[in-house]
Amino acid sequence: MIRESFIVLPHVGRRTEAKLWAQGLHSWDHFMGAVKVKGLSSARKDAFDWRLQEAKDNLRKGNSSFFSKMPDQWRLYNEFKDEAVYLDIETNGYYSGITVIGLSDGFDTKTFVRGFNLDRSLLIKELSKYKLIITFNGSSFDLPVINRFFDFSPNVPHIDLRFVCQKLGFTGGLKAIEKQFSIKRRPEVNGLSGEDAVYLWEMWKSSGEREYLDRLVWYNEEDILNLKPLADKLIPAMWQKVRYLKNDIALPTASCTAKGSCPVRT
DNA sequence: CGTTATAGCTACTTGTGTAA
DNA sequence: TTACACAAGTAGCTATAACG
Repeated sequence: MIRESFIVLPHVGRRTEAKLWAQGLHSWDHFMGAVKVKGLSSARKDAFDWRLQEAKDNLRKGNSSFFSKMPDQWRLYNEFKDEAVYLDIETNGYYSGITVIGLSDGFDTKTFVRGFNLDRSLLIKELSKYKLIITFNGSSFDLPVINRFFDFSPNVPHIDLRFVCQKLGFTGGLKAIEKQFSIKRRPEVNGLSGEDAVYLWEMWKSSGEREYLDRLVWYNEEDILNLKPLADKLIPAMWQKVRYLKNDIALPTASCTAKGSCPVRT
């Protein structure tokens, strides 16, 4: 996917990229193998060749940071998904303070709780193990909040699934989108919202009853664990859309026909 | 409630190709 | 080499959505 993307080049957007594809230049190697490219001066072609070689080298070395400024970061998913971390935080109120940070590699979760192990250096150390960050609305919320309270902002690429969803026509927040994909939550936390997470923390602090904290951590875990199956569906669909102009996504049909409330296919 | 990406809009700027 | 027109990227605006 990334090796077929020309938006890594300066002054190349979706439109120019589509023109290159239409010329039969399907990948970086095709481009570099071409002697002359229609619409590009030879000076610019040389500069682009050089830049693509640089991108190839960084990819081979597994240096994801090289790509952290490029648009459409979701195109890095296939390349780095095995070294990706799913992240979600809970706070006291909007900007009052972080209570819980959950990290997941897609299988296991690591949870940081205020008063136990929520520590700047521990967090940085754990995050540094990964080459890609995946969130839902993390660019507007989770990452700025982490930066504000820990003065730390990761320099690896970040895929915000909120905007991938939006481009494919899925809106209404993570919980609503999970339903459209028939992704289930465990019963203990089903129906809970971010607002409830604030309440759970307050109850834990005032009562000291472990039950409240447990439910908060479970709620946080559901958020991060559900992001992976979502990403696995969304990213291939997104590639189909930009590369082949198809705008369709295979959704589970069982619950769809049963309820008669099929998700919107745009 | 604050923060931020995105879309849609309007200039402004940059790169290309043609022709003198 | 320079002048010009056209296409496309960039910057600057506003409005909207999603997070706990």
